[in-house]
Amino acid sequence: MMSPAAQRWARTGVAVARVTIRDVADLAGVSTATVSRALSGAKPVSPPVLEQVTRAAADLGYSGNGIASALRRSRTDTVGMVVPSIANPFFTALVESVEHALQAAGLQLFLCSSRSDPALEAQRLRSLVARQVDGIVISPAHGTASADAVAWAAGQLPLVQVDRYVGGMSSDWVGVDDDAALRLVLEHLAGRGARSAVFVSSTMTNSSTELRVAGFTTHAARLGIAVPDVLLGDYSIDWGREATGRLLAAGDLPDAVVCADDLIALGVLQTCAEAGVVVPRDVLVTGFDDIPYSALSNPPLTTVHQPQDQIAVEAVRLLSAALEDPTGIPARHALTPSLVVRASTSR
Amino acid sequence: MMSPAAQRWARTGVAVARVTIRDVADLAGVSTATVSRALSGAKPVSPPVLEQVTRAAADLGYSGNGIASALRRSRTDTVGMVVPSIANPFFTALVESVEHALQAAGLQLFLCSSRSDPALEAQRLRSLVARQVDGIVISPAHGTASADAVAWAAGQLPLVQVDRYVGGMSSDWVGVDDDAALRLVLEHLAGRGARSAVFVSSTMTNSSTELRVAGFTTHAARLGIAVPDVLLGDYSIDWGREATGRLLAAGDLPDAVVCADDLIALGVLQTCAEAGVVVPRDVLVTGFDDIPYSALSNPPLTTVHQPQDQIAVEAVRLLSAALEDPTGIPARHALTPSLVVRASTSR
DNA sequence: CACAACGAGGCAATCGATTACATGGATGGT
DNA sequence: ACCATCCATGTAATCGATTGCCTCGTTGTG
Repeated sequence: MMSPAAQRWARTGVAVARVTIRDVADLAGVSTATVSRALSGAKPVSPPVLEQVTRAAADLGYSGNGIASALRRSRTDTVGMVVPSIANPFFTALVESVEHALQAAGLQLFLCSSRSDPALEAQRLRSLVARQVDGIVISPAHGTASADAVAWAAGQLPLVQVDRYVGGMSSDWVGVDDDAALRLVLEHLAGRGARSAVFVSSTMTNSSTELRVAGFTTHAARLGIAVPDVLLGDYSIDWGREATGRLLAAGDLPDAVVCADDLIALGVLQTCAEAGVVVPRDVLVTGFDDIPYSALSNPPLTTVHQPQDQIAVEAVRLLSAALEDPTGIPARHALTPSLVVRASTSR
Repeated sequence: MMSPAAQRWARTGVAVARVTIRDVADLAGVSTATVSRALSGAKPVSPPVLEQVTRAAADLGYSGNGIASALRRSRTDTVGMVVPSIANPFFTALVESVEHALQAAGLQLFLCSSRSDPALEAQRLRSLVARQVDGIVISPAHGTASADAVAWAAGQLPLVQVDRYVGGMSSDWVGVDDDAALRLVLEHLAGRGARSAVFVSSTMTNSSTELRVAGFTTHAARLGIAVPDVLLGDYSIDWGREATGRLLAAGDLPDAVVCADDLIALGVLQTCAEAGVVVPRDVLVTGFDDIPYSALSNPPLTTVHQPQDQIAVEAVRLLSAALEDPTGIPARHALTPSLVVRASTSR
């Protein structure tokens, strides 16, 4: 049901003049300073005045002007977040965790997608800085092409990178230990008897992608696993499909296909199924991220679990610290990943 | 690579005093008014002055103060969007489409999640209004509990509802024709020989949910399909699993399980697979939304495709219109859905 | 040549809230 | 009873950009 007040609004259509602190002050018979203090609680006001003001504000439906407030306080209580894609479940999960963590700190989240385009990303960053967000959480689109814009933004306000980071600058970063993750994957595959493996990843354009390729190569070498090929495309289901098509066309499959993220792996699984290649009998497949859908694929996917809640909490902690003391020393936190073994590599 | 300027920033650490229009004016030897006009292009300035100002702004790394600008112009060029969940791929797809459509109009998106909680949703709406966004796009959490807050917000600024709408108020709305969608589903199932079907949905708390249940019931009746049960929970994979568990425990399965969204359907499919129930041989299953993962499940899911791009474009069009002329008459656009037939109801 | 018309650019008010400082009344200590 | 505190409240400056209005110089026209 709707309250009478709401009904009035609904009928009125779009607003009359917006109600300001001045109006509340006049109605309550006090100064704007007192209204401000009464509503924000910054300084104590006498009970009767508080009552007056609260009532007046409620009567007028006063909701304040955050813009004016932000201008004066030079604080927006908002942090901006820039991710390469909001369609990728890993990032949406991360966004959700970050939003949750921010809420506890009384901060709002302003979300932007860079669509993996450094130019668009730079524009988003400029826009966030112009909007005076208090800080920025970013997962950069590109390891080098994003560097200028990220470094510039980091010079304007507190900034923490998550998951990936750009080269050539120092700022806070929180992510996962990619080398350790690939070690887990390859040791598991070796244990399942794999003697050869290809890696399907994205064109090497950012830190985590590079570290995953590097980790794959070194641990494969260490374990005596042959690496017939490394295929680079982008982080998408479609690329997983295409890469699999190429492998099938090329002739005999490796013992394992290691994917740099779950979307790619889901594409791989789908194309294998279509081609009559049985996973894990004919080939082992692994992913990375542990998105919710990786448990639902056919077969369910063995993957590296990213502790995004921890990443988010830690990122917000670092950001809050930087808000308090902007001169602190940048920290880099590589969290420990874990392996989730499912049917795509067992049975 | 990083430019020298960016490197300076990166080394400097967090900003010195922020550079204002005053600094630019002083360096360029003109007034702030001229700087404003030169940079915004609001009024023409002479070529030499323009040159001076542009150079000064660049030298200082001036990026403006969007807050101050917003206060003066009472326009933020930002629209807020509130969705029940950013983990649900349907909403993320919608968000992405809306962001895309807004970009064309030169607007930024401020995204909030209500976590399907009307109280949190009301808080988000207050916050958006306080932040003076130019307009709001919302998919309300609840059909009645959200009504007050949505109506209030609609009274403050242009607002368009998407996908779902709250009862008792008139505002712009864009969504899909739920009745037509359920007609498609049930006629398809009837064609596949189904004589009984249960509906697995969310507790009836918003327009589209209600319309889907209603559509299911009427079309089932019309087609002579028995309805042994309607199970209500929430829009999640887990609820799909639990509902299936109940159906299995209750004894014999209906010919078809119709789900109110794809997440539920994915949960249903998973539990069926675990229980050795073969889809579509033993039971037909359908979803709603056509999220990307519905094509990857085991078996791939027959579902109703929502034209979210169209929904987004239309929503932004309505919003822009309301921005121009806030007194316009609310419009409701029910777009036509289509059925995507996959293996969960065929072979 | 005189005056109108115009264009560039400066001055200062303005948006709405916050807050340093000032004021005045009440309280308390000696 | 007097003076020092203290507390609630008001006054007005302030945040940074935009913009109405005015000035001044230039060009065009009768």
